[in-house]
Amino acid sequence: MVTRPKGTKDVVPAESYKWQKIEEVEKNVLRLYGFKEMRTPIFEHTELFLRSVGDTTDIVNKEMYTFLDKGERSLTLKPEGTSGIVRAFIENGLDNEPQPIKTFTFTPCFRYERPQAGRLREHHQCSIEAFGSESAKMDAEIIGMVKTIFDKLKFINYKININSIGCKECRKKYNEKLKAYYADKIDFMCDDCKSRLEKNPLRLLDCKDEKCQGFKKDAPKIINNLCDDCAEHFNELKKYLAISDIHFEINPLIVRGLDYYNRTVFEFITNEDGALGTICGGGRYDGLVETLGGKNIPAVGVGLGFERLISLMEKNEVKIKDSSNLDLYIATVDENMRDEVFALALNLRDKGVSVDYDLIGRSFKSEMKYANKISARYIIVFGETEYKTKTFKVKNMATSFEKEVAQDELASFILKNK
RNA sequence: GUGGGUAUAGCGUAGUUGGUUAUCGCGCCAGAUUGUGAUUCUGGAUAUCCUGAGUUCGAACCUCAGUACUCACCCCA
Repeated sequence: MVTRPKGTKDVVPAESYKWQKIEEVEKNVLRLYGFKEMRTPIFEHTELFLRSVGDTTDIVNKEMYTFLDKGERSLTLKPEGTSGIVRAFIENGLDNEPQPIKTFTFTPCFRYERPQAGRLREHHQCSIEAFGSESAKMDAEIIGMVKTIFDKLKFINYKININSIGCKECRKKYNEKLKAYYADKIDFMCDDCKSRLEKNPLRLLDCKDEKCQGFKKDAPKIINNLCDDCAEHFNELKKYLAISDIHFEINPLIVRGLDYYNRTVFEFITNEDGALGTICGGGRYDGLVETLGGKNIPAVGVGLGFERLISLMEKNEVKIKDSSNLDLYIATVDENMRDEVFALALNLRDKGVSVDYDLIGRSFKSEMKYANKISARYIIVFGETEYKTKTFKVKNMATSFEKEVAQDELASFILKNK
């Protein structure tokens, strides 16, 4: 038997309603804020990710699914959602349209990592991006949308962490401070940190190695070293989050694993134990559009992971309502009525009722069992009597309540009682 | 990339001083005097016991190798 590739998951019919429900809630909330969907290729030129995600990041260095196609082009399966959207934004001239452009996409993401709880080689996210506004209101709205989505799903087991990592200017100065602080300590730190000090000093704060923990406490904090504009922006963000009644914690240690972020960064993290960690992470990336060849247009975005959200909801027994079940099952007692059943099913479907009937020659009794098994809401029995009287006893399978309904009224009766 | 754990039917599992028709539950199929399901009862199908090699008269069980899955680190959704 051929099995699925390592680190991938199948979604089976009995589970798919969860995905559909989450997508529906996300789309509805996004619509309220004026976001429209985009769809872009699942693979891009490798160069895109080198330039956007950054060539010092783990994602680019060791986790990308990169391959040569038959024309010798180097292509890469998307490791994250933002880069492809920004590329498409520029390529389709959206930077010449009236701003802001608010958009989202549902996309699989691919990273070659060792799978574990909440971490797959293919995972899915809703990637949300807002271009053209520098205002902290936009950042606050993005965070607020995610919170609204979680509220509507009745998912509450998370905390919101925010931070600001400043702009190019304040980060340059801050990096110098950090380097100065770590200069005499680096010999005692882990190998990763030794190379981080030169390449990407911000990530020193992200190190989980035990050796390095002690030095973090007294390290200069980026939020205390922001330039005036960035500090103001961060204050604005806090103000609008407060107005939105959103509770958050400032976590000076989050710096995010992608190089394109500046100013606002944030994470929705679970308060569960275990490694599920971040459900949702994002931030501002004001320089990325320009880096990729577009105009100097600011942007802010977020990625919201499906698999982690679903497994956390399951873990916390947050129920998602399954509304994918059948409205009506038509059982047959009279073999001569099979064609009538077929025709009635077509007729009712045409009127918007989801209908099924026997397709494999079950006995009457097992038809009943089957209708129960698939959680059909109503059942009718179609026999000679019904054929003559054009009237059916409609039985509610959950309550066992029965009601006589004329054939012409069937569809409206069932739809009305949904 | 580093370290731990596990591998028995569709799913979840029992099964050691190595000898069984390999256990049980769920699910699946059928039936309980023939037009009403979920409970109950009865019967049935389904297992290369992860793969390969070895030890042994005899291996699901012991040894070695491989593979897969899983958890944690790293990183991230």
